[in-house]
Amino acid sequence: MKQVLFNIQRVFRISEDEMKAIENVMQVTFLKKNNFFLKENEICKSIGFIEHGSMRLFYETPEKEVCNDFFFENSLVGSIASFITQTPSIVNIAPVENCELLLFEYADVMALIQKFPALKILANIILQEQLIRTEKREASLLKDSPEERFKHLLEEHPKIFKRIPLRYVAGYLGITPETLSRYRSKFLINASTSL
Amino acid sequence: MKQVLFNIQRVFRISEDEMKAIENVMQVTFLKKNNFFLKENEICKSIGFIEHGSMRLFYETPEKEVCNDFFFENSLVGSIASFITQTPSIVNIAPVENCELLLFEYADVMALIQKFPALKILANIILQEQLIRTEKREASLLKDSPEERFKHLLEEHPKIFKRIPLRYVAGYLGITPETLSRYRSKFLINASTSL
DNA sequence: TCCTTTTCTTGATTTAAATCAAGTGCTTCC
DNA sequence: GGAAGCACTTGATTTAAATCAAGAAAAGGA
Repeated sequence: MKQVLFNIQRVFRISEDEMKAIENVMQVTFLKKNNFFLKENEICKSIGFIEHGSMRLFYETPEKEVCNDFFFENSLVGSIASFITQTPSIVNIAPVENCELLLFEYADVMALIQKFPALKILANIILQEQLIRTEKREASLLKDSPEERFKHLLEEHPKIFKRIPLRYVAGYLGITPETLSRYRSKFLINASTSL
Repeated sequence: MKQVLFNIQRVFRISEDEMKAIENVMQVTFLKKNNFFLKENEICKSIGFIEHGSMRLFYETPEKEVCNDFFFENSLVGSIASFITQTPSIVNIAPVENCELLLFEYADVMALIQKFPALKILANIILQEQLIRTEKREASLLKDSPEERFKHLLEEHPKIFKRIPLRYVAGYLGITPETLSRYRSKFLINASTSL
């Protein structure tokens, strides 16, 4: 059984019927590094569930890329804004590691939500978490110093440092790779420690 | 006729019935400075439409307040995250100027959306704009320097500088009031110019 | 109205991060 | 296996913003 179904069942105790309905519409895909899951100006037609691998969400600017978010196995990937509204995305999403994905198309998701109240609740929870997460992130960017953001990230998501190239992490923190490198040595981060 | 109805009609050409339905559920309120529209940990039970006045959305931290957003007449005010999910808010919202508000309670909004497809579309557009706005804001905080953010704000929302105390604007930009003051003089902002 | 409080401005100094620059170590792919 | 390119580190310098501090202006209250 795919991870996504296992997780949904564990939390929501969904019925056989609901499981089948989900299984019927999901598409298993593999996405390699150097490809895109979603490009700016494209509509996010499918939301993905990552079985294995990782992705990053980023913005392109004339001078640089700004990495804004990371996605790992066992979580959803996509631009919620573009997916919900089916309008062009302002963000790019691409794999950092090779990914195994389960794709759910917009129309299928809407149909599932219509049909199964439990999945409607699930969708609402996902939306809620997304909204609250972005609220918190915005607050952190405003009230925490770069060094504090680094420390929080290290506490809360140490795996990011293990699996994501530093330049992306630096972009996520809003600092240069050099500064991130210095934080790492300052806080004794190296291969022999917990990382 | 209240501004909110005028605006909805102008854009959506809604019917008499729809207008009446909206009018029936809305509550006119006045909110003065030093009160709260929404406090942290409270559920955002009503969404407001500002007829006159302005508000700010902010976070409390042990050391300081971080102002995150502003709302002016002719726009909706509230924590979309808390309202949609009816869960406790992580933000505070309070008037900056005395406000005249039209309040719409959660259950009423849901009923209107159920009943009138045009209002369902309107609600989706509001959600979309909110999601995209926060995406853009997040990107701006990461990729633009404080000075660039100041210049963008000045171009796009000059009224903020006319009506909002600088310390709140400074918080919104992620800088100290002193630095904002210096930007203002640097860019020749004073009472005799367009401000 | 005047007095108090708050808000804003301006200057001097400090500080944190960016930038510039060089070098090291890893991949990867001919 | 060796060359080439990429990712990361480290150091020196510059730069932008914070902080500290004092004073001016504006707002609010008695």
